Amino acid sequence: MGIIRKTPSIEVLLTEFTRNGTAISAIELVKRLDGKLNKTTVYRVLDKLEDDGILHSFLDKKGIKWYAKCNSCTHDKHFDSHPHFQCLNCGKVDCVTVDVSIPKIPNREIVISQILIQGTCENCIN
Amino acid sequence: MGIIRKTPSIEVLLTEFTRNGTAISAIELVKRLDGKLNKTTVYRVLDKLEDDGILHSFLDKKGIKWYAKCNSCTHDKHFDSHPHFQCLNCGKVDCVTVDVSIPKIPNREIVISQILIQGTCENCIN
DNA sequence: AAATTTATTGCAATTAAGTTGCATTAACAA
DNA sequence: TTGTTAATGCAACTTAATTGCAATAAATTT
Ligand SMILES: [Mn+2]
Ligand SMILES: [Mn+2]
Ligand SMILES: [Zn+2]
Ligand SMILES: [Zn+2]
Repeated sequence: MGIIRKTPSIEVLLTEFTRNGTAISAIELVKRLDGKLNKTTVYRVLDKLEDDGILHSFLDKKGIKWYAKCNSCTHDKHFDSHPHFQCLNCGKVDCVTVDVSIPKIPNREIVISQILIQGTCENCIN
Repeated sequence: MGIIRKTPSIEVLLTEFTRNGTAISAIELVKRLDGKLNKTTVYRVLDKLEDDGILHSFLDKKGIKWYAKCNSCTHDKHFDSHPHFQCLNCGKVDCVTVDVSIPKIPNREIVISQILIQGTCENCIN
């Protein structure tokens, strides 16, 4: 079940994502909004925004949950299946638009695949 | 630091991996060896076996840690970078030998990439 | 505008995978 | 056989995330 009522919490969280385009981890948002929004609220609103196709989520190498804006998803058509890039130096994570083709595997039906690329980001490369 | 002394714990854990070729999650091993090996021991031995290039690890979609036998890794040359396939029906996870090429990303240096493919496995496809 | 409904929130407690500290045990070299 | 210290078991801890529940507040109805 997604969002039904427009509340300040939703506004506050969405603002964080429009500020800049990079992904933000759930814990980071909890810290960043401490005193403003309760931890539970943060997790619950993020979950609903994902349900509605406004955000998409993924786990980084440590199993930490990250969220980022969807491009053109809806509740029915939730299709943000692209790689994510995490900088090993500064920790920044963002969505990558490159297309990675997963070859067919014999006797297996592929439904979805997630790709986490790690390396040095554009700010840390020099 | 890897394994220094040959102990029954190491033997017991390695046996689980030689039984069949699929990956096994750490929690599954803790459960499976309950009463035989302590939880902490399981985690610690797995960690050491990975250090030595005997096992490699990765996280599934829920952030759960899985381990599988390495093919030809050593302590120095630890290079098991291949996709993993998790069945959405039965939960089984195994290593996949297909080669997925990650295209270069502008201004970013790729160090490593991990690919988790999800779908229906060869046992569950019918 | 007031009353009603119920989605949303905050708070405290809980869960669960994984880790740490420390005393005890045992591999193995001397 | 003895001494060194790696490995183990146990309890306590850590931490991201979840749950139950009472209080609050959107939004719909009267
Ligand atoms: Mn993304
Ligand atoms: Mn593997
Ligand atoms: Zn960076
Ligand atoms: Zn299966």
